[in-house]
Amino acid sequence: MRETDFVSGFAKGLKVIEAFGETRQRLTIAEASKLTGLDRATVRRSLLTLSELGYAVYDGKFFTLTPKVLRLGHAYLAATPLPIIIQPHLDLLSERAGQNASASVLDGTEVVYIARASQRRVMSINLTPGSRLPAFCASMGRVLLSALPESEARAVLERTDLKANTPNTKTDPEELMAEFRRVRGQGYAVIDQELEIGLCSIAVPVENDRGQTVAAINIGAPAAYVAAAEMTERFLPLLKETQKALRLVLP
Amino acid sequence: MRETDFVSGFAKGLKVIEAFGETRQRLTIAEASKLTGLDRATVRRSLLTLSELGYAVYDGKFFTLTPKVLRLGHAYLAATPLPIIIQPHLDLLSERAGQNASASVLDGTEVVYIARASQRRVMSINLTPGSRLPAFCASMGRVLLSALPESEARAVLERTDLKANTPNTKTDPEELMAEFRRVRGQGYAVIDQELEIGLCSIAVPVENDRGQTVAAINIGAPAAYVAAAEMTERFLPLLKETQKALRLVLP
DNA sequence: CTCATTTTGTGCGATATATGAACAAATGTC
DNA sequence: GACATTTGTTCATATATCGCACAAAATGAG
Repeated sequence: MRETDFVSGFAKGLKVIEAFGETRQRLTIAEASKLTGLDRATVRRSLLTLSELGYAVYDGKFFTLTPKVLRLGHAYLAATPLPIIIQPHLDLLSERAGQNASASVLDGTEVVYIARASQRRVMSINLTPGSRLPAFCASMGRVLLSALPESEARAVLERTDLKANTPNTKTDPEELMAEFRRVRGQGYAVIDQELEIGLCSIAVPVENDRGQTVAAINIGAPAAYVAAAEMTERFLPLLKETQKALRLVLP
Repeated sequence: MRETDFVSGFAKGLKVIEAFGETRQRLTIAEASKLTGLDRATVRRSLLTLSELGYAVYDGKFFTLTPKVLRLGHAYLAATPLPIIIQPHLDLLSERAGQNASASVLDGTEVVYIARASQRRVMSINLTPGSRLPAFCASMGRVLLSALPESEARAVLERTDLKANTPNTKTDPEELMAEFRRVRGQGYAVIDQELEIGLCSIAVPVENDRGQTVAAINIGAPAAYVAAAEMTERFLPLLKETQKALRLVLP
């Protein structure tokens, strides 16, 4: 791509929008400038543009994003059939399991939730479409990484900050690679409180009719309610059934 | 605002992102150009910028958004405490009602879903955070419009395309204004298949401790399962309870 | 209240972008 | 397979943006 095929004003504006997610809902020009590393004058123009378009409001001191920015993310959810096709299956799965069910795809080193059906409140984590978790220690992340060629999975791990969220978190790259091979072989991944103490989950890949993994679905349950060892017998059949139904309807 | 305080390259890029939501997941440069009304060369530069930043991928023919664009919408969801505070209450409400519960805010003439808890699949509508419905014929929309000064509510109606979704849809502005007054008086809104045949819903405002309406929550149920007349006695107490709990925790 | 510090707003030259036409490549039609 | 159409890309140049430096305003400490 040539230098002149890049619209830096657009790129800078997107960076400004993302600056809001990292901290508070209200940002001053100077704060946004610090967060993005962009010049104050540039940030100011971007924020005024957002206000002019209705994506933000300005009270003379603070800028605040409006719900209109959801249109941007929703452009993906609405344009991609995946979340829309998966949602009803997820609702049914969640109802039958009596636990929360979610679907996600891989974006770099993270899993991104694209749909969720809730039965009971999750632990401390609040997950909505668009939420992100590190892939290496999430059940759906394990499944999605297992679907990659080994070299790519290893490359993702190398780019990941492998910090332990709980004493259970596996952080050794070789141990994780071995885990990916096991997951690939058995067709599912179980996480026993590696992300958060008290939370277990089990995930399977969602494949299209050509056998390509396009997403992952999971069921999460409190460890106090379902021990990790029971996850497989209680939920794997339900997950497999959903997986099978999806294989027939996905393009 | 001065002319030079507007970054048109940024505004055009945002328009390009939104073009995806309206149609398909894959757009060619020419298609995006038609949808946005922007010059092909300009659209191409925006799309190449998106690809360079990882918000889109280009296969030489089609551009496709990646899950990374969810970060943009998520900047709002993550930065705004509202969805995060409401979600657990919604989960509980949905579980106790045995029906779907949702929360939304007003954006112009539309309600935007900011959270949802599902128990059973909805009718034909698939709603996720970021989904939009016309405010005038949705229960949460009625509640949110009722909270506005009459002149503003009327102004919104004037800007709205008041088309009937079903034979039940109220489309007369005066009838709607009268309905808003009734809703304001009784503190809740009931919709009987005005949005979709077979779907009833009831909504109440979510107020902060200063009495300002900051969102609305609702319960939707199939008309075959719960007649409109029963909605109030079955679900209003649960909604009121959630409303009361939220009033204490909202800033 | 005053001074120091921080934050916001503005003018300007250097630099980057948008535009529309022209061309090349691909696609569709008969 | 030849023609007509659509699409993608490039280019020159008029125009708009960027980031700096400075001015103005707000904030805060003493």
